[in-house]
Amino acid sequence: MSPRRVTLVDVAERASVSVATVSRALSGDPQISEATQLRVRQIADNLKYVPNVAARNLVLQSSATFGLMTPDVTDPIHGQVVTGFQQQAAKHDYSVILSNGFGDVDTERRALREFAAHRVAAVAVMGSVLPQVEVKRILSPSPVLFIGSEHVPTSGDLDRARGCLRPDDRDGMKQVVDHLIERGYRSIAYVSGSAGATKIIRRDALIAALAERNRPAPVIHRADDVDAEGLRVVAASIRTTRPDVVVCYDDKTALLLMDELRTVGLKVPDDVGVVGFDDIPFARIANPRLTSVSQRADDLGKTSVDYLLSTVERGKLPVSQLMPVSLVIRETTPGPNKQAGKTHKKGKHR
Amino acid sequence: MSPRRVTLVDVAERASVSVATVSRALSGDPQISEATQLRVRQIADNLKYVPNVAARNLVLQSSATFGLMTPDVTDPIHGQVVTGFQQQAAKHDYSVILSNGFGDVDTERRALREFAAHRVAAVAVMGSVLPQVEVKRILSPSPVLFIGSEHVPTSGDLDRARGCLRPDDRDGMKQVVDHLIERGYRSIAYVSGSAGATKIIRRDALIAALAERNRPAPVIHRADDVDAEGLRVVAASIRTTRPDVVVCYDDKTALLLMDELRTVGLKVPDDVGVVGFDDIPFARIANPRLTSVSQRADDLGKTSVDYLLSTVERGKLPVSQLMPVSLVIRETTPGPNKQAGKTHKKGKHR
DNA sequence: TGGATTTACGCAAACGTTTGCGTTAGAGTC
DNA sequence: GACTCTAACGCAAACGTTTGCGTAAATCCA
Repeated sequence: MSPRRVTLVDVAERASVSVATVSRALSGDPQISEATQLRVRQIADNLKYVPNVAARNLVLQSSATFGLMTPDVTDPIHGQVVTGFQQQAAKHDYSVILSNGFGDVDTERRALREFAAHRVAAVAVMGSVLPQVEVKRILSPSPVLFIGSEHVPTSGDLDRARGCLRPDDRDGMKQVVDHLIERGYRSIAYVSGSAGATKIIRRDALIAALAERNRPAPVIHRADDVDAEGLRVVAASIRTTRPDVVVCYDDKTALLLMDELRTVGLKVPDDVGVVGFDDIPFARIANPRLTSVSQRADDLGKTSVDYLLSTVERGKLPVSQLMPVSLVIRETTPGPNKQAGKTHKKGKHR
Repeated sequence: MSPRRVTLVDVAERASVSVATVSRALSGDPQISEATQLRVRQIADNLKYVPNVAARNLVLQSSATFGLMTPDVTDPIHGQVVTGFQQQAAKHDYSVILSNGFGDVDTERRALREFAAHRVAAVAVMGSVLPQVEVKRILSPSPVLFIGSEHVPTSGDLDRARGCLRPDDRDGMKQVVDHLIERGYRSIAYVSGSAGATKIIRRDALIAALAERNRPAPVIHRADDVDAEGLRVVAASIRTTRPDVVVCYDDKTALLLMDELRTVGLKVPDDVGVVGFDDIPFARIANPRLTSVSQRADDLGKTSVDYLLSTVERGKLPVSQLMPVSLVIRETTPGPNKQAGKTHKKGKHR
């Protein structure tokens, strides 16, 4: 099956030079004459020579590869981060090896150990359920960057210092409450998601933002298992408590919730407003279109690579960074009690 | 920064044995006594030894790694495939290195070359815009599996033989037309997507299925740039031609189209029915919920690695395989002319 | 007890690169 | 023409594993 791969010595023989010369020629070393460089390149191309990264990494003691661990690429927001990450990495001739943690401790540990075995230059982890210290210990001495703010912080301000890149959730929530207040919403509910620390961070951000504006605290709904029963009971609960608007910890939750609200007979936005977080692609084509805070996830991925790059070069981690977010207002938050005169085709009773 | 990683010789010294013994002990070689195995493992753990895959791959001449190239993980359907692929690979202690092609020829070539450089055991590519022969040439002698049927076939029945795994689009379309006929739909339109060969395959499948039932051919709409203008003009065109139902080459297109139909004032499903393809997660929570043919994308990913596994073991590629699909009927295809008495709350005029 | 067999381990080669240093040949200087 | 200098290239070590083969000690059988 395999006719043996062609190596440097094959090229060397064919070109009647040493392997050292071939290696240097292919890497554009100026101490090799232009003429031989061209000739060697020619022959290498003809022979379809492909360098063996294993051998290279072995001698170089490093691997021009980044590790990226996400909870689940199926989630569009993670997919976007991955995409941005890969594109930027490729631009700098880095490979990326991707792993999903699935919110499972053992799976994550395995993934991280694999990164270590691959001697990756650096790794970015988002939404880990492992303590930061353990992640760092497994990966040591490779530098780690925590992105997306979903990691569980071991000490309060560890993420404040270095090695963290996350959207400015606090500012996002401020924009949300300002918008809601402006539109006249009063009673506000919050529904959190299943895994990660984001739900905590964003919940606290919402509470803080409301307090700052002297508004009452939101009613907190927990949906531990987002996909199945969780949101159904949340929807039922909302039908009885009837808040003006419910803000969700992310778009996926918001969309799922809207579906459940629909089945329990609640109309969005007439009966209750909804706001999401992340602005995934489907948010803008949902029906009604979902207002959400946009975090440019692909930018997050791209910036992560820049961060890692400067880390492996300079040797020390840059300070942590907050990514700007912006609220995009759509159809799910027109203001409360807009039953009358909204849609022309609809003749409402009461 | 780096205190030198611990290697086999470190463990060997500490345990007062040879590196060979350590290597064998860690791999559970029975020719090493139980006692030493335990002792070596202990010491390796204490020293936090992590094997260097580069060195291992170099001597083993292979890499317990699969390559997986997708057009874009942002697309949920691809994300699912990736997820299934990774899970199954991990189950067999294989790593996977992932690359996005983005429908760009050069990007794809780069990605494939990288796979070759990594000496991956095998690779699965989905939705490539490169001819199959070129893909195989770049990757040779590593075996290649084309999945998802989106590759451009160079000769008609190349994919019929070996190295191809795809959903049974033809059967899916049959189920679609049977369902549409049963529900009384008559005039049928088809809107194709932007890249890949799927749009062709599925379009032909639809035409064939209709012909088989002695129905007139569908009106074909092309939407070359799905995200932007394309679907807007398709929607406009649909408003004038007024087909009973429009089947889309995938869910993303369908959802996007529904949004555009909404902006041009067409009601789904009252004015026009819609059916999608792939059954992505958002299909079932769209408003109205989208009927679609489900292809168990995660299964596709899982089956792919089974396929690759048997390939690297047996040495020869198994025959191509068609994945079963099934139509899931939701709210977008209740049948034509159902304006009256559909939703209880809606008092329609006319 | 002598020889054969087994058990448990060590030696060293090999995998394909990269790179510091040594070497050769030609050009330049006086 | 002897010298230095530089340009262009080759030698060989090193990276960390795996594994075929060799070997010593222990065990076995008669």
